[in-house]
Parts: sequence; structure tokens; C-alpha cells
Amino acid sequence: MRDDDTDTPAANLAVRPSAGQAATKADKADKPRRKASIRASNESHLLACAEAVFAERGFEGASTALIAERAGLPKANLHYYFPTKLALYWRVLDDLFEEWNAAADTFDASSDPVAAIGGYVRAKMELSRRRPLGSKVWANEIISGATHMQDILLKRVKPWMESRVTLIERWIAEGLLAPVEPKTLLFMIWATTQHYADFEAQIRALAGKRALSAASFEATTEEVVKMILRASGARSPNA
Amino acid sequence: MRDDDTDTPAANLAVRPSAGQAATKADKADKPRRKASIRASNESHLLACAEAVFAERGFEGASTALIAERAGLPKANLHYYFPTKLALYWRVLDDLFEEWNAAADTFDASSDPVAAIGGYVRAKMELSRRRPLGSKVWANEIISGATHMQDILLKRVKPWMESRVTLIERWIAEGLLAPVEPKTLLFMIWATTQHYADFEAQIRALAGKRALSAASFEATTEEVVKMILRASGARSPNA
DNA sequence: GTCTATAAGCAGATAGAC
DNA sequence: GTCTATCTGCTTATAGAC
Repeated sequence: MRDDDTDTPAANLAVRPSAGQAATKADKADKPRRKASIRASNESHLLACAEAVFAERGFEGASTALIAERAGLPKANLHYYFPTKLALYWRVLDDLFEEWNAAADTFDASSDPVAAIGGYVRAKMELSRRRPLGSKVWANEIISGATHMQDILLKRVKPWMESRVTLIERWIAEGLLAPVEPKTLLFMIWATTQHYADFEAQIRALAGKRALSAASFEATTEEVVKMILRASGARSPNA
Repeated sequence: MRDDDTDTPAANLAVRPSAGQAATKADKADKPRRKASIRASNESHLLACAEAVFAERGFEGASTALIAERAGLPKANLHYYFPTKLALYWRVLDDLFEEWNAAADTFDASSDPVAAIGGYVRAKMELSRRRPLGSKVWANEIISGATHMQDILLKRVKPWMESRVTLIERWIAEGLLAPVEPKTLLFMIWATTQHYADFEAQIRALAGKRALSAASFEATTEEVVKMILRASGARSPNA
């Protein structure tokens, strides 16, 4: 079995489900179905490990050797599944955008800004809690100039933002929101919620490990929701 | 004044005043004074270029070769002034903390939370505008696990934060602030203001270049101040 | 599909002439 | 103080046996 091989520096060894190591002479007789599932399993495992390494070291700082080592695979296998480091990185970014997009849907065109904004803030906080590494990869990419995300930003994020700007302006006109600059409000929501993922290490150092525990995180989420709603001056239409 | 410094993170290239190449045989006859100023000039120029490269590529992704090239110096000279890449990085982080610290002072123990919080938000926004590369280096360092900043965070930032938490709690007790979680408020201020430096590339892509122009930035600053003050429920004691 | 071995080049850092 | 040349080891990526 590969996990027992002497050639994998064992330090942060990844205990994978099982697939991949099963390579024996029997493989040639395997059905395509089986092969496809090996591919899917190895790919997603590599993607998860890549996300962690890109989060810790940025694109340039990450090495395919380290990613492969974390995945418990030889480096050559990584290049078998992803031809280049950049191709792997793009797949990670694509995955992240899909999650971002799912959270974005919660900011719906409801007539109640309290529900829409509150729901969106909760979804973004939950995403920060559930996938902090992904948030860090995104942050790293933007900090480095967003070279590989121009397409996503311009074709996917920008249209979404513009539709929400219109929505926010309507709420303001209806007196359901204070006269805020819509983009400033959106940036504040992004910045504040993503801070709990991206600046995890700082929060841990300053506020202690407890600050990021499940119960505490939930309380913080409600606190953030309250503060954002107050900042935006949102009120429910029937209140 | 800081604003007039020539060595502020001067984007890319590297047209230095002159020092460095001026090395001729006359050097040996130069006074110590002259040598010291060459050292100071080269050091600060290298620090500025290092800040830019660390911001763009993170610590691991940055190369001393690129930093030296930006500075217009051979790589060996960089190692003459800074023995290791890590030593150079530490100097950059130290410099950044000093700036952070200066801005932190504006959050004074005034009896008026509107003035104290508003002033602090403005100082942080101004820092994001004036030194975005520095903010990016800080962000990168934290995202990567804050390995090299534990000391600064624990010995300098944490005591500051705790004193402000006490202050905020006093304002709340005096009814000058809504009953907010003090740390959540501080994190929101940091996240929102630093977003304008760290996520510059995203803002540029989504809101256009104009969004970061001087006039627009000033308007955004006041918008952010208003929103933070509303989020915290601050009111002046004599109002 | 897996993995060893290796190519070709770039990294951090240093030696030593000037 | 400056700079060319170089050491050592790590980088991405590939070749080719199994």
C-alpha cells in the first residue's frame, strides 16, 4: 500500500480514503467505471491539498512537490491529472467561485432588506467558517493582482454586484435603507465576513483559540449581522 | 513629513536618485558620513522594492533576484545589506508595524467615541491609500499563518487591543455606544479599511479605476466612517 | 494509472576580484 | 561598497519502465 511506502516523507501525510493505491496488475482488467472513480477521487483529493498549500504560500510560493506530498502521491501523478501548476490553480479558483456563487444567491431580491442582507451575511460567515482555506486562496489571488481572476471578476462577479447595487438603490428609494453608497456596503460585508477566514491566525493570536470555536463563531456571526444591519440602516417593510 | 518621503513603496521600477552605482575608486577616500548615507539610501530603497515584491508574491514566492532587479542592484548587494531573505522580510514587517502603531495612536482615550472611532477609521483609510503595498504584505503574512509576526501580535498589537476593548466597554457602560462586542467592532474596522488596500485589484475590476482616485477615496472614507459609527451606535457625550 | 529517474532551469547564498 | 561567477539544492515538468 502506498501509505506505507518508505518514499513518502511521512510528516503531514495525507490519509486518503483508499483509491489510488489500488494500482495492481488487476487494473488492466478493471471496468472504465472503476477507473473513472479513481480519477475523480484522486483529482478531488489533489484539489483539496492544493487549496491548502496555495492558501499557505500563495501561487508562486506553492510547489507541486509539496502539494503531491500532502496528497500522498508522487509528483508525477499530480502532473498526470493536472498538466501544469497553473491548470491546477485554475481548477481551485473555479471551485471557489462556485461556492462564492452559491452564497451570493442568498442575497435575493426580497422586498425585505433585513432578511436579504442578514441572510447574505450569515451565508458569507458560514462560508468563512466552513472553507477558510478557499477564502485565503481567493484573498491571495486578489492581493497578488488578481491576474488569474479577471474573467471571473468581470463576467461573473461584476454583473452580480451591479444587480445588487440596483436592488440596494431601490430599497433606499423606498426608505427601507439609509442612503448608503451601495458598493461601500457590499465591500464592508465582504471584508468583515472574509476577515474571519483570512485573518484567522491574527484572531487566534489576539483573541485566543476559543474565539473561533463553534459556539463563539455563531455568536460572532449574529453580532456581525446586527452591526451590518445597523450600518446600512435597514428596516423591514412591514415593521 | 511622511507623505514626502522618497522611499514610499514606489511601485515598480526603480529609478533611484543615484546612490549605489556611484561606486568608483573615489569611494575609498570618502568620509564615513558619505558611506553611511550610501548605506541608508540603499537599504531604504531595497526595503521599498522588497515591500512591493513581497506584496505581489508573498514571502515564499518573492525572490531576492527580483527584489534586487527592481532596485537596480546586483543580487549580491542585496545580500551585503541584508544577510538573508528572512532578515529583509523582518525589516519590512517591522517598518509596517511602526506605521500601524502610529495610526493606532489616533484611537485615543477621548471621552467622545465619535471622535475617537471616526479618527481611527480615517487614519486607517489614509494608511490604506498611502501604503497599500505594506498592507498587502501584512495581509499575506497573516494569511500564511502569521509565523513571523507572533511576537508583534502578542507583545504589541494584543496589549493595544485589550486597552481599546476596555475603553469601548466603558463607552458602552456610559451609554455612548451600543452594546457591541468590542473585538467584533475592531475587526470590522480593520477588515473594512484594509480591504481598500488589499483588495485594490478587485475593486478596480468591479468598480473601475475611478473608485480609487483621490476624490472618490475621500468620499468613500467618509462613507465608511458613517457606516462604522452607525454600526457601533456611537454618540457624542455632549450631543 | 503509478512511479523512478532525470532534464533544464531558478532559488538563496557566498567567494573573491576590483 | 560593487559585482561576476559559482555552489548547492529545489523548481516545474517529462520520459519511459511497470
